[in-house]
Amino acid sequence: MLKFESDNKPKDDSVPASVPTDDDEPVGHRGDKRERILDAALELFNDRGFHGTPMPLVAEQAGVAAGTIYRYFESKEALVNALFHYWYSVLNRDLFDEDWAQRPLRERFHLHWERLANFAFTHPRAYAFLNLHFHSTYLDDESRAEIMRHWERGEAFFAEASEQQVTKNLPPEMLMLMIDGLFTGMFRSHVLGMVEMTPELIRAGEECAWATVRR
Amino acid sequence: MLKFESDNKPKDDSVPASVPTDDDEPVGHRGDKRERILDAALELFNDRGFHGTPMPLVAEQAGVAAGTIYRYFESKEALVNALFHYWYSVLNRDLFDEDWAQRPLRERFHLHWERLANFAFTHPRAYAFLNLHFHSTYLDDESRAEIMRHWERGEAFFAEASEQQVTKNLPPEMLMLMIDGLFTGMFRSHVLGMVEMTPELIRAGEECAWATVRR
DNA sequence: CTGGAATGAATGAATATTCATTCTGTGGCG
DNA sequence: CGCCACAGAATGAATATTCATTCATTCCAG
Repeated sequence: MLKFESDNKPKDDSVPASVPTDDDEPVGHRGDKRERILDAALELFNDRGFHGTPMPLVAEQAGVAAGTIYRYFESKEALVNALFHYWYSVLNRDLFDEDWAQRPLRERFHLHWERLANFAFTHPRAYAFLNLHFHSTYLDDESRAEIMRHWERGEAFFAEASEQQVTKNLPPEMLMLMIDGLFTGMFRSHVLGMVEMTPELIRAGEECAWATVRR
Repeated sequence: MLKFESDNKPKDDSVPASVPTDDDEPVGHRGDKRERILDAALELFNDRGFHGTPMPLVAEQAGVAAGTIYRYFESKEALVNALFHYWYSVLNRDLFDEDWAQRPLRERFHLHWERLANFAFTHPRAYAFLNLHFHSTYLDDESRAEIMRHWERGEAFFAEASEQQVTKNLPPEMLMLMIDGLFTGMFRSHVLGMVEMTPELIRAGEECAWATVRR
């Protein structure tokens, strides 16, 4: 029986080696330093917040000299945004594809729940990071665009469901955010070590979520 | 028809004038400076985070000199904690009383939802603040104790409901956090300006929430 | 007058960022 | 094979800010 770990064993939220150095970064390097920096930042920003983590600490955790970070990222802000934008785009890619868009409503809901769970529980720190920082003032346009992409799909789904009277007669945005919060609650019960998450529980969570919105 | 404001008109999250200066603060003062400082901090910490807000800015927003803050609070940390502990204790007082504890389960759920909504929508910044900061490293024992008080009641409720087979057969902690997230989602839909919250919608939210957990 | 309250410039500790220097690996050449 | 430039990568001490906190001074109510 597959189950996810809830303790502090290494979680796989590391940036896959294949991440294209986003664009104009130094070209000739073959090392994994960029990834190690992103990784360290992910963990530290989660634990201590953006303004609460000094760059030298990120450097130390990444096993890199302070100055090195600036070979890969313009600034501290560029670093959070690279992190945010990268993980959010992964999430969006994971959640939505052409196939998904043309399934029936209930199946879309199911698929979305499953995929979201898959993302959140295999990249717990990344998911926590996105949740914690989506409201921050230092996000740039690219990051915000990624949030928009996500929300537009969610709203469209619930608008459609509302029209077809599949879901309760409530503002779609409210339904969307309630489901999002519901999921985050489930996620938290796992991350806080209160519940050992299993595929069965995730499935049960989906039943709860559907009961929340169905007419 | 009562409705809550979602725009930027002044919200009433100010600390009531009667707040007893928590304990050992300077005694003889009659001014409202302490409250103005707490107020300014509440808003700024919400918008820019704890480490993201300089004390001089808090002072400016409070209409007070920088040094004055230190007549009322030992340090910046003491300030967040005063804020956190104060509002959390108000929340706890609002939610739970002797009467509440001996109502039937479903009624307790209803009352809790209503009271929580009342707190959150009359003190939106305070509620957002508590949500945003409950996980922070700089909370002191007193603040954490307030969190515990809250969670113990929640867990007890869902444990009892689970025993009596009123709710789904799932870990009580998971149910509790899902409901909490659900509420937060509803709250957010209002705060983000997507939904104009009304007592009817709040009631509808409760139905959703109950559908989530009932067997 | 006087003592507590308030002020805000000054202090010192952090912290983001820079940059002169060192390292490393690659390829040409004797 | 060994040696030698050389370029890009990495370093980390130094710099320039920013910021929490202090405290000598001023204000003001009684």
